[in-house]
Amino acid sequence: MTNMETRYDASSVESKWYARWEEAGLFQPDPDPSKRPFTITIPPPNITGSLHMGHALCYPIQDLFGRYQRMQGRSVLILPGQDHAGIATQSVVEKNLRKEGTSGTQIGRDKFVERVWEWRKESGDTILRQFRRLGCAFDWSRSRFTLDEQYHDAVLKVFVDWFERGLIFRGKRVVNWDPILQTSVSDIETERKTIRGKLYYIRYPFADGSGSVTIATTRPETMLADVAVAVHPSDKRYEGKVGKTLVLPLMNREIPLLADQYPDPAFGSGAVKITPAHDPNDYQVGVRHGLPMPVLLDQRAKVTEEGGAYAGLDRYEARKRIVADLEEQGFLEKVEDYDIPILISDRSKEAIEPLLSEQWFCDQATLAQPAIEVVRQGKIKFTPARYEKIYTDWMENIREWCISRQLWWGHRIPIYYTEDGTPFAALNWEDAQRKAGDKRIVRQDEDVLDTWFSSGLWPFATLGWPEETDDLKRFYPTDLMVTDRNIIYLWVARMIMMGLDFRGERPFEDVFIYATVLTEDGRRMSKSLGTGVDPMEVIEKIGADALRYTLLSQTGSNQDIRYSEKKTEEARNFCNKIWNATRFVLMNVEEGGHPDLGGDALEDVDKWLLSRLAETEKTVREAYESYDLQVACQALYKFFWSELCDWYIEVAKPRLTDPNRKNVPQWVLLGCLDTFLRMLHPVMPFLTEELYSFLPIEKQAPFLMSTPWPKVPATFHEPEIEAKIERVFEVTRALRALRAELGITPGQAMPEAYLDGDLGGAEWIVKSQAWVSDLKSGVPTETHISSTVAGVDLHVPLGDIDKGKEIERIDKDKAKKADDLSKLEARLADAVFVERAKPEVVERSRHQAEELREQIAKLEDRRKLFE
RNA sequence: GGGCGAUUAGCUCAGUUGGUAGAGCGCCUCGUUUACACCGAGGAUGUCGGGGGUUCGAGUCCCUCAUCGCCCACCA
Repeated sequence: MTNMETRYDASSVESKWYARWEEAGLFQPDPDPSKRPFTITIPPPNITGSLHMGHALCYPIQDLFGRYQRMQGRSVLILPGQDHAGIATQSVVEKNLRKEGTSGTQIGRDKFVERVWEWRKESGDTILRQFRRLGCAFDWSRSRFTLDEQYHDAVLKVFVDWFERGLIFRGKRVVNWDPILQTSVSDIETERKTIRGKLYYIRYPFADGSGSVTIATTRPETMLADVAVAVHPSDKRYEGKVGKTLVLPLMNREIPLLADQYPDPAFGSGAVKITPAHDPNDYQVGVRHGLPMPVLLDQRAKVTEEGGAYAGLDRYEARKRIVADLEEQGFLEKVEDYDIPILISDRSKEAIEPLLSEQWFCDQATLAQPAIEVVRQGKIKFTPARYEKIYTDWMENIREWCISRQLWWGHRIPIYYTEDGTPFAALNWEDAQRKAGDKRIVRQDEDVLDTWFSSGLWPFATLGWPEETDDLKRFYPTDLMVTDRNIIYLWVARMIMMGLDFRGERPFEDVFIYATVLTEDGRRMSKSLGTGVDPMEVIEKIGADALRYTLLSQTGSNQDIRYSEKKTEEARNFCNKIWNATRFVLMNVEEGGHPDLGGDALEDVDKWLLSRLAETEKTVREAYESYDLQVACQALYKFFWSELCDWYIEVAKPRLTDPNRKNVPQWVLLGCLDTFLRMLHPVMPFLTEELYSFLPIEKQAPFLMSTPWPKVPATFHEPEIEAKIERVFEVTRALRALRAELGITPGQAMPEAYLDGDLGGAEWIVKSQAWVSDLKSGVPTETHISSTVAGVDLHVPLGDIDKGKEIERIDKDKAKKADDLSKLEARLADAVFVERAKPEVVERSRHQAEELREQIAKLEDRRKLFE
């Protein structure tokens, strides 16, 4: 295998393995019934385009856990799929149609839906291809789409069931209306923003001519639909005036001045205009007082007939005209600058128009109770744990969920109406007719369901529900849900409520919330801002493994991670290092040979590496189990680069050329490499699989992917030997430093050096690693420079040396040590410390102080040599 | 207005149960002894955001302030 390139070329390696794994059927769960299943249903990506950097983190995380659990002997199912994403998809297709000079309304509902299905085909394929590039071992044979026929059955069943239990009902409410997409959206699909605006003070005169009341509003245009003015009953300013009639300016309509708890006397004039159809608070006032509720704005936020002379104008245009007219007619008292809080629709980024309309709602309060309990009892655990509180806080204050959307793309609401408008929820028209009895069903509701209504069924609808399939029995409840914090309410909460309600069991055991991927300077990655980085381009450059490592190695409990090209280079370098170290090992093992330990004994340095391997395995395994990928990656990196490459391989080199000594290091290297590749496999599936296939080891499995997690014998753990070898390395480093000081270049051997102390027979390591031709013991008689480390003195006889510089070095060293010593002595002199600190801490401090005193004394002696 | 998170070396971040601060990158000096220059050896760099408290001892626990970020919230 010595014909390996000196550089790792990810693209040639990565392209071949995915297909091989798939052909070998490794993406399907092991049918062996004795194997405990491990299930993830992936968050189905929207079919709106291609994957972004967040996806390049989210899905590899799931792939990682799947690969890890497979190695742990579980029967792993990672079920992929896609979400029809009602609003998002419909707006993308709308946009495409507009480019063609047509629109949804022009081509009609059926044609439009046909177009969306076409779009789904191409966009869906793109995403599936990208998952493969990322190395995700998902079971494509079980892939689901939220509009599949069977999935639709699940949606119908849930809807009808909830309707009949009274959990779904129709209601007239002021909802968040998106005037661009022309549909209602739920509260959590909006975001709050403050914009610079104006506060208008308008005078409403009394009908009897006895003065006026001034109201303040940020939305003067809605006054056209005012039905009252309200003041707080305790407000002295309006004592005796409540109940009188006002004349609405511009409209010359008479409206009452009434008292209600809602107005805050401290704000403005204390009087509030009431527009029930366009403000949730005003609506409540309207209900309390039985007021009429004229709708002033239509679905595109244009003024309706209710607006009289202003009918047909856009809401902002109407505002301008009305303000001008009010001013002209003397009703406008003043205008102030004001920061207005407004709602923005997540999808269209347009200002939401609160609009009174009839919608379908779901009462989540009763469903929420068991969903709160299951988390409180720890049956569903959030990682990081703080999200549990975020979840329960929201659940405890849960509100009605508006589930109807005025769209065409989605699950059409299975409500059928009779001639007199009575609604029946049914699986289909016939079923509805049966339920309606004598009355004739004449139409189905035009609206579709909120996308999250169907997404909420994901963990069990994907497994075949409502049929009691084998998959459902075997794989539900699932084990892990990996998602980002933005959809805890939208999605995670719904899955828990729906899973509990329809399956009587939690949908998953663990929820892992991963970090948001930001740009290098901490900004949100966004296509429209041009700050996004395309993961596929990064893969082209450095490979999927390196991209995975870049993101996964930053995944711990942190909320945000910053993506930067620098970090991808680090990951790429790591891949290259692994490639080359493996190449080195293979060059040192005979072709086709399986190194056999025979009767050869391990040196301490061999035991040291095996002990480090044991420690690393434990760390990595525990980190994978606790979702701390940062720790796992760090441990793998450190073991491989610092310990295996920087030390062990270098130390092993002389033995590898010695036919009588090479067996041991060969055996150790191959064994460690095998174990290391397995541990790293969940992070870097391609590179590890490729290198594993080169290893000349016995009983080699056809795929690394299907090998078990490595068992490192407990006897490998040898702390004393670790300490001993690390001391040897420390001495080596000190001698190298002396080399550098003497100006001996790394390419030259150091002629001689003295080591005064005991390294337990490991002196040969110092000799070879500091490259000393002659390493003697004891102290030289001629002038020398020295260094004390780890209880050992090192001396190097001098050639020519700058004495002043050496004195300087000694003084600097001494000053540092004296400083440390004085701190320690101060502490030890403190009776309270000696009395109260733990005995081992006191003992250690004494020991350290003693060592420092010795070292300082030695430095003083050495200084004399140069005076 | 409430809640959460962050603030540690020039940059990006680690720091387990409190015991005198670490990594990678970058920087400086050397450099090819069996892999790797996407490399190796050596080196420099920190009043751990400010202030107070608990403690023999605080980056680590408590209080407070500041800055940044995120989430939640019906003030016209």
